[in-house]
Amino acid sequence: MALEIYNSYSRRKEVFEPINPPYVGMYVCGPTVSGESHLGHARPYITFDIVYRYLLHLGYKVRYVRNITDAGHFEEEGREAEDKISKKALLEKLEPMELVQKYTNLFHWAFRKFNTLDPTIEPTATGHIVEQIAMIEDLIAKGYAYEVNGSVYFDVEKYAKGYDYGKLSGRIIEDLLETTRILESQDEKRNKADFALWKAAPPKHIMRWKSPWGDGFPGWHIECSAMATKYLGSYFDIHGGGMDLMFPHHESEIAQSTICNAHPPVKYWMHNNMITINGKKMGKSYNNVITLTELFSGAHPLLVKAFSPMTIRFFILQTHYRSGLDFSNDALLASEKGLRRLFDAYEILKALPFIEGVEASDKELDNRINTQLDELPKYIEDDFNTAKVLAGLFEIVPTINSIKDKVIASDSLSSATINRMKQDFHVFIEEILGLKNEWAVESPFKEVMNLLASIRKDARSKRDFHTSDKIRDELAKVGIEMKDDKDGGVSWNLQ
RNA sequence: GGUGCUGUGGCCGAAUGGCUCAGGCACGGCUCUGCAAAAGCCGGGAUACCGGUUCGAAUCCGGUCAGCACCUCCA
Repeated sequence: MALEIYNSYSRRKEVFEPINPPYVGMYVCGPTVSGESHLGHARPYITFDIVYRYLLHLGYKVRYVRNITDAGHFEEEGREAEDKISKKALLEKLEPMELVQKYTNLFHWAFRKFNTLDPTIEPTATGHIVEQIAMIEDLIAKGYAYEVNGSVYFDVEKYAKGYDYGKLSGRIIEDLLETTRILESQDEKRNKADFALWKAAPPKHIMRWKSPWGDGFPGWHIECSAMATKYLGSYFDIHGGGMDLMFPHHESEIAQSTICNAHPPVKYWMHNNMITINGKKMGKSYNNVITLTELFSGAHPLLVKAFSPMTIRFFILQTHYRSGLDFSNDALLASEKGLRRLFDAYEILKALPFIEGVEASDKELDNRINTQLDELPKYIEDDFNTAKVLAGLFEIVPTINSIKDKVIASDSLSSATINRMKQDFHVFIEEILGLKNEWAVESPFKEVMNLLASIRKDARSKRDFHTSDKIRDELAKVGIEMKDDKDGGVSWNLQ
């Protein structure tokens, strides 16, 4: 059994073999912090959190680099080059760095709630201007970039003569170059397919840096190449991002790094699919964005209620990362209930008493559970099929509940199997899938609730239903549910 | 227009040639129960359409229809 990753570059699954075991270098394109993160952004960072977590689980020493894009990009062709961030800053009357800080903080806040692990390095574009300039100088020196009016462009046509520009994204270079002649006239670029490495800043542009070509700011693609090279070297294991970044962003990264480092930069390219809403990709240009703060609070016309970070994480993990995923209230509602069911069973499992030396009285069931547990690693190793992992866990849930309800004898399963279930559930639910119980409660609230449960239990045994129902009904009003268990006990949980 | 992807039950979604097509949610029946909730058991019902390859296809091939993504900032 070995981890297999779907490599977007070769378009097939490949066995994962690190370049320099036990080290693994992984670069993931991070957020542009010119605005608030939305539901769509949750997908890549949760997807690659799973990748990171699983690699750690396998014992690799992973350097996980995820950038913050805090310098602006360009607007569309034909318009004056403009820094998105400075434009918004004028509107909000904030310093550019103040704005960037605000959204960076918000991003961190949201993804802590999603329980994603922090990257080991989170470099900013503005903090690596020097490295980017150095890389551009190198590209010019090697003859693959040219300067025009203080801006520098990458010469795609020249690159394409010796290398396969377009392989990653399935582009045909002739098509890219052909459209050139039509639109070229007043453009600085030699070919439309060329992309900017450095842009001269117009006088009003707030974010600007000195460079050999005058004041300006870096192009978008160069930041990732420069930072990935700096922290992961000229050839590293995994590069991830949304599939909308394949072209031109990742294609251009490959071109830049290949020339500078004399080697293609990445062994395994991974791309997650999009989250859609009513079938359309969520994005600013579509005007269908639900931000994460709106999602968590329910404050959006499209939302019937607030959805918790774990519900969204679970929702995303129920689908394979390369499949499309469509948002709907019904789907989120279903995820919310499913997640609850999984955690209820997990809590029951954790609370099962461990008795040493029990032989399984139901060998068939015992074998079946072990077989099901054996499947879990196979699922995750199959290109991170979290949907199958969750399905596999759910298949064991009825057995756990049945043991609790004494529908199945407590000695049906051997001590070893019970132990293994506890261990595997912990590893898969918490360590690998990164799910956590949002309903967990702390002392002394927990003790108070246990006391109330005990009072209800006593009242019921005396058939004092007035008291017992009063406790249950009043608690229900404040969102706490009390349930009578089969064994005569009373349990409770937060709604 | 170019390139690529997708179309699975009421909803969300696994599974790419072969035991009955996972799992979650919803729904129906039953059990348990002071009532309730939960839980357990059982159940129905899907591979867009047409044709082909094959002993056998959701899965491979061709066509039709529908939808999406990228080609411009985009997770």
